[in-house]
Amino acid sequence: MARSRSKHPTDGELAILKVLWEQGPTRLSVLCDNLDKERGAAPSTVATMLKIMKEKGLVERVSSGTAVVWKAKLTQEKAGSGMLQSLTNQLFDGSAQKVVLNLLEGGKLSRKDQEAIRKMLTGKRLTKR
Amino acid sequence: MARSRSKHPTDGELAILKVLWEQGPTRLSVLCDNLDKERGAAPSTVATMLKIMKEKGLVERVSSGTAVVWKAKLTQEKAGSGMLQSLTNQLFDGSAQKVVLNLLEGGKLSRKDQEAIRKMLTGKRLTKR
DNA sequence: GTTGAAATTCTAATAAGCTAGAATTAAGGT
DNA sequence: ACCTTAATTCTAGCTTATTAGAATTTCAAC
Repeated sequence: MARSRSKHPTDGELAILKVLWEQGPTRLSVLCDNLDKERGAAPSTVATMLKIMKEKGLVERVSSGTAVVWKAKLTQEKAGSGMLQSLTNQLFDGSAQKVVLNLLEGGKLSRKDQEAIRKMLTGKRLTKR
Repeated sequence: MARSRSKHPTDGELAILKVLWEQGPTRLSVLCDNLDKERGAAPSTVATMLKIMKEKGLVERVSSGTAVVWKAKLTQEKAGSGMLQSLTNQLFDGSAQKVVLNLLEGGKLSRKDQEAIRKMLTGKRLTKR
């Protein structure tokens, strides 16, 4: 038994999805041009990845009138929450609170962030309950 | 060019690290026994992984008096913050605030969590500034 | 000193992920 | 019809990640 396909998008797949999220439905050539400079991949490389991603249901091939464009099926939100959930379970005992604590202690939350979060929490309470 | 080694622990490596974090320095046999039932791996499998993980600096082989034990070198905290940071950059535009928002909107933060976070934020403010 | 269990190394197979050249197809312009 | 350009398929290589049987080593126990 070897390993099976990852449940989440891989780094390469994320690079492609990121462009599609930013640019919306995109032709292959544009997609290639907009990939990270680091990860400047050949068109055939990107095409191969798209084929696999289509199999996985991550993207869609759409005939937009004359041209063909590629479209993200997985939304950024879903990808984010899925991977965040996974990470929470794997490294934070499933506790989202621990995640926040880690961010706070790691200095990742600026004072402004903290203020905004406090507001979000407070707002939620007032309206929801 | 093919891909290079992941900067972060893989799933399999995390499974091993998890046991080491919970149990502390552990002999191979104990490690094998304590791996997820799902991921019940043969001793030679685990040994091979440990060898690679040692190369990566994730674990350490320590002669504890008579027996040999394996020890995590990467702490759970560091692994957590590293992967969280990475995820934040990749999917939340580097904004930790967006991460918290995602958790909140996804209903991952219970009322108790929210209360605790509010306290943390408030406490921080009072002491720190 | 032989035995036996645990640990480790050796070896090797398999799939995923990444990469892309070459060949082929599709579409539009001249 | 012919040519150019973009898109796609075919094919193939290479590394990582995962898996583990077999052989070997180590070491305590008897």
